[in-house]
Amino acid sequence: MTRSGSPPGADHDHRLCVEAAIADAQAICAARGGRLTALRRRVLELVWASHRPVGAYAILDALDRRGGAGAPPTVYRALEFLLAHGLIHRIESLNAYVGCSRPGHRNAGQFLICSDCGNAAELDGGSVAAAVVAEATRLGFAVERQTVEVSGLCADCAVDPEAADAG
Amino acid sequence: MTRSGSPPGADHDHRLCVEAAIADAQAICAARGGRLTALRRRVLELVWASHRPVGAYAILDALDRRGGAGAPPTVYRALEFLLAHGLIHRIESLNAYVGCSRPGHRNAGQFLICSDCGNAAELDGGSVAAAVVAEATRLGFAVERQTVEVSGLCADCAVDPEAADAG
DNA sequence: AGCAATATTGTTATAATATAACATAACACT
DNA sequence: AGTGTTATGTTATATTATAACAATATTGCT
Repeated sequence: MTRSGSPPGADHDHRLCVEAAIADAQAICAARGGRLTALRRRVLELVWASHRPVGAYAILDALDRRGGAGAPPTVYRALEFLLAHGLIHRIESLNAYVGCSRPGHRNAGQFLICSDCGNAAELDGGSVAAAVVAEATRLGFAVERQTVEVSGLCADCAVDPEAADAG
Repeated sequence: MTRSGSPPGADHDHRLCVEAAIADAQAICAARGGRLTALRRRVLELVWASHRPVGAYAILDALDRRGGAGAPPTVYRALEFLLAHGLIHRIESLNAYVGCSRPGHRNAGQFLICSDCGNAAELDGGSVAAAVVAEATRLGFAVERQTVEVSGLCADCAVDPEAADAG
């Protein structure tokens, strides 16, 4: 299983997954002149700690435990930077944040969120985005941004409802 | 323009629109044994005061002005009831609530939200919902609930960016 | 290196959204 | 009228997010 598509199964090496995300982030920031500071990088790592969306205050707590930062703005500013550079997504329906599995790919931010294990899988989005644009255009609506968040049961949890903690 | 589809234009009689929504709500509650109390009805009217999503605290303020209610739980409980009976939708990306334009139609809650006038138009949703289910199924994901919120410029505002206050 | 300009982070306070927990009131059915 | 259920009132607090300003670090220039 790669970093995109359905949530990771047992064959998923999450350490590699995070390393790849950080490497991507460094490359993207370098290319765009953004500064992936130590703080921002730590926040990115914490967002990538799992494939489950994570709340800003959970990140704050984790930073604290690492002797990190002090107050909410610290985290929110880092999240703002990461969002602006397309390195993470905000899951509106959860008030939480998740790593972008294909940064730089101008994907629309479409997610399958498992109500059992909590993992959020990012869709590649072609057909859904096209359907949205088609409907909107029919009504004279010019699409700027799409938020597609689908909740349900992921393949792993449909098979084994106990396995609620993978990656 | 009817109650569904694109946001209302100049030919839109919003008083009729609200009356129809209330009538629908009464019928639905009667059919399902839900009690559309005075408070819930006032909250529903306030949500329907425009086609723009409205925040819980804005509703609370409006109730207060009418000599209405006291505290947040009053409003949140009414909203919870209205959501449960499919009479309103929650717009996740705005933390706000909007009237359901086709209650009882098991629509998926898909919205075109104008970033200029703020109106939210509910899509009928067939093709978008189908695309979502198709993508999800391909990945073994069983869809329970969809959240589709598209922001952009509605037809009215694309023509006349000044008309930011219709209905 | 020294300095100015800019960007980042720290800090304090507070806004905005939402819920828990328990008390009181209204309703519906016998 | 009595009783169980549902709805509302009330107080307190949790959760998520931002404003405003101070301090520090980084960059680019000379």
